[in-house]
Amino acid sequence: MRKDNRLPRVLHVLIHLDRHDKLMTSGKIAKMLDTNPVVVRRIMSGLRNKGYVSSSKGAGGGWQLQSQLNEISLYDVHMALGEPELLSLGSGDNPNCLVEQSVDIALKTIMTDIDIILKEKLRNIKVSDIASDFDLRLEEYNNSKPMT
Amino acid sequence: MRKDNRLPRVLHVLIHLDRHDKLMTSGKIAKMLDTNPVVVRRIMSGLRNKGYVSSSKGAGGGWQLQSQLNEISLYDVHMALGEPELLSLGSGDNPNCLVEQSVDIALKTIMTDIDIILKEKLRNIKVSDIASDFDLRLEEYNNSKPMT
DNA sequence: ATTATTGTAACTTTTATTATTACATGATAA
DNA sequence: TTATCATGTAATAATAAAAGTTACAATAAT
Repeated sequence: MRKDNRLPRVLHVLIHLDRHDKLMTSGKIAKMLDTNPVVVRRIMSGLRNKGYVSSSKGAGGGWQLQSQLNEISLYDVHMALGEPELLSLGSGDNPNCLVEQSVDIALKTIMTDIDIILKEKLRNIKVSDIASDFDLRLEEYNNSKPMT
Repeated sequence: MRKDNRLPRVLHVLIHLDRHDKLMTSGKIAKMLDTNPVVVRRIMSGLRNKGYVSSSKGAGGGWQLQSQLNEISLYDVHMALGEPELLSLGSGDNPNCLVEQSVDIALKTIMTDIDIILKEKLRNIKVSDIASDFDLRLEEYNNSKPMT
């Protein structure tokens, strides 16, 4: 199945808006993500609706953070993206046959459990956690290239 | 994303072969699954390679079980299908930027954990468990339609 | 006014699954 | 042995969701 890349992309943007350019146009973000400005507006619109970011039109406009990164969990971002389905295991949905019913219930039970665990994990990670990890990496990177 | 329905379909077939028709042609299975005989052969071929079922050509041919359902876990079936990806959350895979690295690692860690838990769950369910659940449902169904 | 920028609709491309068509191969039976 | 039934498989089309593109309206700054 085709993988959904909206979550990683949006996280990238949020951290970038916090650590680097406080205001970025869709075009600039698009170049960073190697995509199209319209795609950027599309995936960012859900975050704007939730108030995590704002966008302004006209010259000098663009995207800005409106929340602290430690106030936004990966679950929040996931929900802002419209809660896209992250599991690609289907279950028949064909209640004709009793065999199918048993199969579907078994698989749906697994999938529901997994979905709960996944969302728990997403809730337990704040965007700021990832940003802190980035800070560490940046420090390591700078140490590996000493100026002397 | 489009969901993968091979696992539920194959489970349906295995239980049907055990509880009902010991030998079924691809055509008959296709009607049961509301699909095409070629699709049936395709999704069943992995199970044949693992020895869980056999297929025979010619008149009177078709598919037959070669294992006990309690010897086959959902994980076994999943592997026989070629271990299709059940998670549709991507992670950038673009190691250019340090921000991206942190995002990717965070998401990949989650996905790896989830994948392990999912496979554990699949391993803990035998096809016979689902067949037993079917037996219960069948009994309930029969009780709900008394003959008197 | 002109230019920069977002908002959005419409359309195309991509990618994985599923479905279909066509035909070769093998097995049974008349 | 020939007709028929069934699988095996390659090639191709349909489908669905995400991603990409184009076009243009709306709005804000200079």
